[in-house]
Amino acid sequence: MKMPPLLSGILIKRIKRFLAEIRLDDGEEIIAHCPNSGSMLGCDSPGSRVLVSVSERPGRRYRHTWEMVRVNGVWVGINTLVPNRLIHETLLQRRLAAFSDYTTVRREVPWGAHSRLDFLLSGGRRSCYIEVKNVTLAQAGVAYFPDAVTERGQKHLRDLQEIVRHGHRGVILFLVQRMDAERFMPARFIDPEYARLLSESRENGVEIVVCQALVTPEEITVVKLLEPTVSV
DNA sequence: ATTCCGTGAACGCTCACATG
DNA sequence: CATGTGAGCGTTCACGGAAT
Repeated sequence: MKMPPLLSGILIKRIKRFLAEIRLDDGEEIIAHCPNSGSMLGCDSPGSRVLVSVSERPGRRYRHTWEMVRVNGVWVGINTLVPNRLIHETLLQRRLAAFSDYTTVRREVPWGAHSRLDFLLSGGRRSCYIEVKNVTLAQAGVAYFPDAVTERGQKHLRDLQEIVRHGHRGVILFLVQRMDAERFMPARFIDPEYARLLSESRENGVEIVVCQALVTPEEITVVKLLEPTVSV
């Protein structure tokens, strides 16, 4: 996935959930939209080098969007809209072997009365529902999800188990937007219930796929799969 | 049949306020 | 005083109805 030209700056402070104060390299201080609703644990330290994109869309309150942060010698993609776009692109390119025999990809597909999953693949042997999660947290070579207790994420795992019970494929796909990790685990120290649900889900047939993306100022690309460690 | 536009849901944290 | 509930934060995207 190609990135638009990005501006470099230093993070002054994440002001609140959707906003960050940044000093661009030309000295201008801006407020940028922060397209990440998570806690961004380890990715929002004041003083970090960051990259922002610039939007010309009329009516937009803040022109700049925070896209990446430099952490531990690598770029980390923090825009939570990226995983959906990137995985969509990767699915269409048939670059993920587990999903290469489907003919149709639909996005934002309703499930039940109150849920929506990111992708539904059809045209293969079994319909396949995929829920994508963005992973920005990593410590000592291990990527972790979630970075905050997530009620909604827990619901998605229950939905996926139900989907499998109905005879479909149910997939939770974690996109790790940083290259300084070799493994993936649920963040039991943050959300033990999520960790429990993830291993229960796998026992009940939900597939866990972990993609790792090379994040550079020019592009974000899925480069490999990581082996998840789900059990205790 | 196609494009345009308004509406609403989603994201998850934080803070104000209400309830016990 | 402790705990719980709800609104609000900015943007994108899908959707449905209206206009072309």
